[in-house]
Amino acid sequence: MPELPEVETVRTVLLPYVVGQKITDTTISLPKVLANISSQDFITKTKQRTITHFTRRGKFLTLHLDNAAFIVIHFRMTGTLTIEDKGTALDKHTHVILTFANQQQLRFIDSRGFGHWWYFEAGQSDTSGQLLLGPEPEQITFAYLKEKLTKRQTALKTLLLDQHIIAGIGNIYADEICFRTQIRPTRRGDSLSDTELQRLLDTIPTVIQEFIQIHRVPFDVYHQTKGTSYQKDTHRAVYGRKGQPCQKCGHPLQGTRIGQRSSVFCEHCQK
DNA sequence: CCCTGCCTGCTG
DNA sequence: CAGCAGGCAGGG
Repeated sequence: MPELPEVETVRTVLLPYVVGQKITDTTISLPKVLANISSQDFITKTKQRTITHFTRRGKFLTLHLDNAAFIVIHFRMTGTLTIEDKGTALDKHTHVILTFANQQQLRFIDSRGFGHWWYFEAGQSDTSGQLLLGPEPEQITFAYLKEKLTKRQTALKTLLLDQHIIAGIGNIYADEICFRTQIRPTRRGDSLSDTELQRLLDTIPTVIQEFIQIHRVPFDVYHQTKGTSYQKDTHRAVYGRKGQPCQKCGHPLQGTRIGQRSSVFCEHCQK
């Protein structure tokens, strides 16, 4: 569910409440969330550790601890993080709780339970998958896009969703990027012209940065909506607007499926 | 490459 | 009530 802009929102909003906090107690109520460690080991190893940094790579978040161990978090479809005072009612599907010395808690809530947490000791190799990610959207170059996209017969949308090519793009922003560049999401990578590649190069970081700004909210708004204020996003041009008029030409937006994912585009504007 | 499974909750 | 959901790993 959350893509790069939403994950970045979680990070920036919660950063001041997380960095510098010492973990005094850890609770795990859904052990399968922990991908590479038992609940008991995780509880033991996190106790008395202080969080020194909170970083993002693609859709992954990392809590860095003061002994150089680190915790990697991925939200998948429905995961989110909240900060709550200890003792306040738990939301349904609260699976992990880190209690801090200041009596606040970092809580992981995930209704579908697809999200994962990994724990790695200092120097241990990170097997979460984030080492295999492609560059962040703002790091891509024309040469890189040409190399990665134009050798492939696969649909552009599927390539945009491939985290090994570019990190952080999901189903919404893949559609938004295709609309903004006026390219059909079904177009094969090897059919893309240099002009279209240049449009993708310009548009991909722009769209991602735009939505990071759009989703940035004060802590109290984030808190009230459990970190899901972005769900009522009215700034999207195509995603979730099947059948509605295209903002450019008024033609009803077309819905289809590409690589098992729902997709929306304008058959008039996108070539 | 395509397909399934993982889950719960919301919408039509 | 079926169908679908913003993600990804694993298997064929």
